[in-house]
Amino acid sequence: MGGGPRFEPVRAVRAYERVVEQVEEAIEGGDLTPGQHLPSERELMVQFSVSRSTIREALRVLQARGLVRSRPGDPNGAEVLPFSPATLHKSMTTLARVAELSLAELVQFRMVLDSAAILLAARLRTEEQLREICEAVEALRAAAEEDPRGFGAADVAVHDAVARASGNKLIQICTDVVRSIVVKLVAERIADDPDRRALMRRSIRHHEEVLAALRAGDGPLAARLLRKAMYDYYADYVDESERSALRALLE
Amino acid sequence: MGGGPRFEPVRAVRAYERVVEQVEEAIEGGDLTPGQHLPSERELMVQFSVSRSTIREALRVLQARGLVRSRPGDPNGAEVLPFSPATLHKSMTTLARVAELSLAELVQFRMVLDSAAILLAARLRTEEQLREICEAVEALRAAAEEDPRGFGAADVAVHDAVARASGNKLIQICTDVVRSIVVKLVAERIADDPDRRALMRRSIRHHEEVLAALRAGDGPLAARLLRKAMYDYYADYVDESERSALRALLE
DNA sequence: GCTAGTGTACTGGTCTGACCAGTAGGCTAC
DNA sequence: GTAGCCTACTGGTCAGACCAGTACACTAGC
Repeated sequence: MGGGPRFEPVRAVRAYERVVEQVEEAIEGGDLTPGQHLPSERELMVQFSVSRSTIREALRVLQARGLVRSRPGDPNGAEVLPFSPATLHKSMTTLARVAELSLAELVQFRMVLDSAAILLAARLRTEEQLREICEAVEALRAAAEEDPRGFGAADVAVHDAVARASGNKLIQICTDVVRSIVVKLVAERIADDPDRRALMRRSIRHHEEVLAALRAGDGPLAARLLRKAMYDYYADYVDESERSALRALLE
Repeated sequence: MGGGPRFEPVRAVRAYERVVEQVEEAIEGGDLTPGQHLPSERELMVQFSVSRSTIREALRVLQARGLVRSRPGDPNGAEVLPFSPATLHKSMTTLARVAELSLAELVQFRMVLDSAAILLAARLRTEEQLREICEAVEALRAAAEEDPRGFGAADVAVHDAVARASGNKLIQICTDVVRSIVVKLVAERIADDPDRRALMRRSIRHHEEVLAALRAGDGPLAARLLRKAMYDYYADYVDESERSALRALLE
């Protein structure tokens, strides 16, 4: 590539960013593990030789990234947090709002990820995990009859058990995040549905069919049934013009 | 729900959080659109009746969430940014590090999402999009012969064109984010591979096969070929014990 | 002895006021 | 008309102060 040194544009790096970087490295490098505490702000300002404002701005950034949490009065400093998908959830939620993701896109994403999860679960699940899934479906059936308000939560539990059984943490987290967004979007509309009971019955039948395929080890069938079930469940809430994009996954 | 009002736990809400909330709502509600500027910090401290420290902490949080950017000396205040997947990328990267995602999980995720993208693209693509994909593959072939260092970038361009043609922004963004993480993880190992040239040739053959299936409108075939191609490309870098999880997607 | 209450020395959250380097844009001198 | 300066801002940083709250050692009462 053409001679001469290629200079990179330098951006002024602010003091609080350097603080963020150092703490971030310490956490990702394992020098600071979840549960441990940072020094107090006044101690940090000595260690970094910056003012407390700078320290505090750095802490706000770290907190926004979900790495630490500070609590007033804590004699120790800010606590290092274990990873949680909360910030991933947050950024994906604003993505959904700001980038104007349609319900159809979100549901389509769920159809892809959840069906992949069950395909994997069908092949890789342990006996223990299968048992958990069966119990979750059982609880779903019970919820439909006894406490319809708990139906949504029970449904989430089933899908989460399947996602866990897929053996892929990333799939598990992403299905969780997107699911909660979708659920939130359609929650009120479903609650108002006059045929809510019929919907629940059909949903349970679908879950049982998928479970049967899962037990039989037929991953592709389970995945196909799940996509179909999800389509049936959400199609009514999706704009007519976008429904074809969902049907493209039904083969 | 047994009688009596159900009180929700109140968490002390800090001043800067209220500022963040209000600005966030204004942005998500469309009152503030990308390109517009917030009032200056000193003006904001009057409007919110808080001190500048509080305003600044709020701005740091908003900045960490990728919603605004402030530039020293700007006579206007902080600029409202258009959405970018940067923060999603950031949180997923720390997820990969802190939650200890293995390369296998990341590749598996790519196999799922990219194959879903091409399945959708096969059915929903426009002629224009098909042309873009063909051109990207053509550029890939050229890169392999003329400028091997550009091969990686050309490969990215192909996958991105396919993701765009899927018609699902969420798929597009997620494939992009995860791809860049995977690429970074294996970059040096691939660069050191003595058989790099052979790898590129095989990769091009795979791309062409997938493209042929895409042109023929055979989405499932294209998806299957893509998963196989991706498996072949990455299998060597994945721990032996985890390879079976990847093979579970090859049916 | 042990417990219940008090004190105290911290913590984080917020405020005030100040300084600096830098930008933008009007103004002036040419 | 233009090139240069000047001023009035901006954000970044610092210093020092106060408050409400927590944790923990200490003390008074049993």
